[in-house]
Amino acid sequence: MRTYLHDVAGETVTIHVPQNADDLAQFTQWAREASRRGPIALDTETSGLDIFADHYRLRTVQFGDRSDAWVIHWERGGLFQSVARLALENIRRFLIHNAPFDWLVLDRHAGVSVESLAPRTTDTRIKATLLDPRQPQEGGLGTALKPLCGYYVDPSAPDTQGDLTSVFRGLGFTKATGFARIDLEHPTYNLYAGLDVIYTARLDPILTNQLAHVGVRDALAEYEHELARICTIMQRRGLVLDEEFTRELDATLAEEASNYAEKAARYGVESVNSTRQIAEALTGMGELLTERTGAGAVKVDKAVLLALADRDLQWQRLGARTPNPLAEAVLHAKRSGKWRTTYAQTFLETVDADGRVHPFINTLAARTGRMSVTRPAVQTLPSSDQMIRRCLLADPGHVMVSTDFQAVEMRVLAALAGVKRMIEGFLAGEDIHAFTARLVKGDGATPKDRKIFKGAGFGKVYGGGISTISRQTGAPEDEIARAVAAYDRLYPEIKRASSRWQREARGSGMVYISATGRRLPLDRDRSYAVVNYACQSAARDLLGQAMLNAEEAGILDAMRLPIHDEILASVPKGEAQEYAREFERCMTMDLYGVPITAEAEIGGRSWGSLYGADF
DNA sequence: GTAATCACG
DNA sequence: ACGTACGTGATTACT
Repeated sequence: MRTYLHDVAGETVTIHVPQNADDLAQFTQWAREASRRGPIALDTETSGLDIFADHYRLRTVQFGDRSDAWVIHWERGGLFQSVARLALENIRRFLIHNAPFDWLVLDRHAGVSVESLAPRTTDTRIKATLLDPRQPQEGGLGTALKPLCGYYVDPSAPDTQGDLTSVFRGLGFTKATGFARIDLEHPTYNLYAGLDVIYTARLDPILTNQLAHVGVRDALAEYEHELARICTIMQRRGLVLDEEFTRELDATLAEEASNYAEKAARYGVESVNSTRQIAEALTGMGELLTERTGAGAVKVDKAVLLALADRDLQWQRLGARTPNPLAEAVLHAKRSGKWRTTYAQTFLETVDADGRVHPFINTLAARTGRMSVTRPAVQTLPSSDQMIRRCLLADPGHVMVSTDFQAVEMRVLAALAGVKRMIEGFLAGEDIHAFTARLVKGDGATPKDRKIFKGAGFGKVYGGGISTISRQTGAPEDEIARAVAAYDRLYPEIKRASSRWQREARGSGMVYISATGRRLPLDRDRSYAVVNYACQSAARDLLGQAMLNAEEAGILDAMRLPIHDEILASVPKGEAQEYAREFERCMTMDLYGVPITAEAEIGGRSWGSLYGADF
């Protein structure tokens, strides 16, 4: 047995690294007794983050409590694996920091399923996020193990990830290659692998006390654990990639980007992504660039370039001026380049041997609790054109079904703020923006009026001002000003709720408590954002509830992605109607007397089929 | 590492 | 006192 001693919060802890059968027998004995005393912290070290890649390796599995850690070298095979697997199967409760990652690793590489592990897991990252969801950039601690332990467990806790990166460099590895190549017996590697479970074991009871202290209900944490499990199962399934189509698209976009970059080069722009070069060249052509960025640089974003190219925000010809050929070339080159590198190439880089991509779903990403999806970021694929979504397919014999909540944030606003006339509109089954336009303008209200009041409504939810709403909608400021004034007269409860929520937050450490008991810290200088936080957060929890409903209804296997107000699913072609109705049922609910409704759309084999012509 | 930009709800 | 568009992820240029 190799052992390492370390000081954690003034106490000496021991990291055990079994080397032979006797050592492993000691581990089994310890695990049996420790599991009787309480939960066991669990972690893994692997070759990297690409769990679904061919060459991926599980290297060690670590178990620990507050004073002892055991680093089991899974990679050595044989008895090491059988002993670790036995522990994974028999330990009653686990503590894991960021459990979805380890669940997937152990599911795929240790033969212990997500379904078996998840019900026995407490995720300390979920608890920490419920305590304070802010990321470090927003003034929070963040939810990485290191800063949490530095704050709650031991101020002298080492930066195990960061220090390991230095070790990797010293050995001639990079951060990316080090985890795969470092010697399994390296002392620092084993010490830190062990320390992480000891810190997790010590962090959990502290977080539990803190959550109880600020009054977060256990039920909220349990709900988040269920969602984490469901989303991990979705990630394990992944989506089929049309590899042939994607490769062709990659080539087409590459050629398009290169052609337009060549055109831009004729005007002296060497790199179409350099705003400085573009601004200089355009100025040299006699264009007047008046807009500035926050930091004071000349602004040459898409909106500026579209105007110079005589196009509206949908790229339609305006006929207002002679199109500037450089602006035109840069717009096209940048779009092709971005769509290629951010989407097509990431699909090809992340696809597994079975032709599927497995995007990471972070169930608690935003301050409001909203989920995010990364690698690839499939929540943000272009929707103006179907070509990128066309790369992703339903399973063989399946079609895509997308079910959306209808105007969910407006319904949530009506429910939470008790907006009387808005609730009447929803109860009457009205399109809320057309309803508002009619209340103000009478039966003669036009689709253009609807658009104006839709803008005013979003302005209310987001906290926007007249000039911003005007810019976003393209409508003149005086018209927007009148619409916003009418909005306030019609729905006075919104302003009152905003003031009330801001006052309540000021009285409790600048934290607004959401409808589901979520703690949402407000920034002192923009407390108006509370209206958005309240709506966005409650809408997220309605989607979460819909996902739990879907599992209950037996259609978890069909779910593929959560997209804020939408559930994307792959369903057997012959039963698409039945599945569509079932998803609508799962997403239909009542929020304080306001109906929350959903509408399913049945597509073809590709996701792109829901965005234009059918495939 | 920061700023700018652009993709989504 | 007044008014403020909200929330993400990813890439590229540049210091």
